[in-house]
Amino acid sequence: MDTARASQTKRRTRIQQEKEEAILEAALEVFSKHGFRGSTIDQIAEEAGMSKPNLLYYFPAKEAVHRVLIDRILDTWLDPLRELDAAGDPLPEIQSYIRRKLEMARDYPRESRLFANEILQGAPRISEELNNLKKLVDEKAAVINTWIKAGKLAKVDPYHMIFAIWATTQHYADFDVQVRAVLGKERSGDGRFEDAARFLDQLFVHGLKPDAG
Amino acid sequence: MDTARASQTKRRTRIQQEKEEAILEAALEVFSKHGFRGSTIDQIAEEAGMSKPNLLYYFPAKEAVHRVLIDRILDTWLDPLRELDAAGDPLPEIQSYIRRKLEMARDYPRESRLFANEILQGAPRISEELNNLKKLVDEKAAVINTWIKAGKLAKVDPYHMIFAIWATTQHYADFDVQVRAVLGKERSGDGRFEDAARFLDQLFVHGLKPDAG
DNA sequence: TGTAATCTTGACCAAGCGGTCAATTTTTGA
DNA sequence: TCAAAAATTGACCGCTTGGTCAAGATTACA
Repeated sequence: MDTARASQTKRRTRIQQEKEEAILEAALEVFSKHGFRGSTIDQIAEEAGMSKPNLLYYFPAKEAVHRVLIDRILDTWLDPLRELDAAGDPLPEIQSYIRRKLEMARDYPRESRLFANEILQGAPRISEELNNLKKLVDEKAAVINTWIKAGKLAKVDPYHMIFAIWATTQHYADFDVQVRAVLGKERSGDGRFEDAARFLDQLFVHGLKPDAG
Repeated sequence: MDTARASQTKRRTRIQQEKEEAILEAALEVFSKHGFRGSTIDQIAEEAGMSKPNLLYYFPAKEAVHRVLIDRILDTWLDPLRELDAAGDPLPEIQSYIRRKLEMARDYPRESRLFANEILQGAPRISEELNNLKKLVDEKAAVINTWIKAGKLAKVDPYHMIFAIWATTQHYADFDVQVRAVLGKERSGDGRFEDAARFLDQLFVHGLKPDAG
């Protein structure tokens, strides 16, 4: 118990700190590319520049590495939603939420894909964490409902609205190969995120019907 | 060559026809649940009610089964987009495209997840098929652009519009566990698809800004 | 009915995998 | 400086996996 707490809250040595970080970084790279079952400890160890037994000196098992990653990711992944401010102006709040989510898809695609992989497989390793997720969404859905009641937003189901935001933004990380294949080489540069941001702004505020003026 | 063609175009025996179909159905079930690497031939054979060597009597390798599935899926998956009619009314055309895609997510979630799995892993087994995908999207993007030029649709990037439709609809199949976890048990019934349809209709036509009247 | 073609599977193999262990090297700190 | 603690790894183990093979069961058809 004592050692367990110590190793959780405070790394003991400099080497331990560095190596655990290197392993997690390598595991993120490998897991996000091949999924949990498709990744091997040897691959991760090689990516981290160490031997397999050495990796297992820091983490008791392959799954332990994965769990730490998932926990971290889910946490940072929800930060943008946490920032949704009930006191702010509804439409701008939602627009900036979308922008932040899109920036995360751009800057942390590996994290997005690792998480997507987990959900796609039925989330066998994170049924618990999904509860926290629900709690946060319930909370923010209530906020959105007050906005709607105040006539500051169209009457929509806040849950499906959040799903739509998640889906449209994470799509650019999770389905990156498809997006690039469809856009073609010329349009696969960084500009695609700005185009996406522009489109999503229009979609979520005004929809697709022609501008009435 | 001769035998190869014969087995592709016309099944030789009744048993062959039935067993190959049973294998593909079983493989769809298993692959969509565990991904390619996470699935074993034994699992698929058991699901299909036969022995592993028997399965390998009909398909030369695990990957061959997967390839046939992917080919079929990609084809039926694009049918709704093919139906997008340049001669129709823009908004209703798009609305019914969204509805059809949502119905596919509801009725064929395994197919959606299998495909998502493949793309997520970087589409190692289908770089070729992505070309056909691009061709079709280019074609339909041109149609959408004529609609925009005619003033019948807001000025948006047709590619990102199509991405948004794919993302929001397939989300209900690919991220099903997450959707159910967030909605809670009470709202995880079939009704969620009707709610989603209603929301997406509002979103894609009018956006989220309060109804002006 | 009989026999050739088709179908089926238990037993097996080699490779890959997660994880262990004992032995060695490196680092730490008095 | 030097011994204890921490870090590192080659060799290894048992299990799973994709795929083969030979031998037997079933089916098709003349």
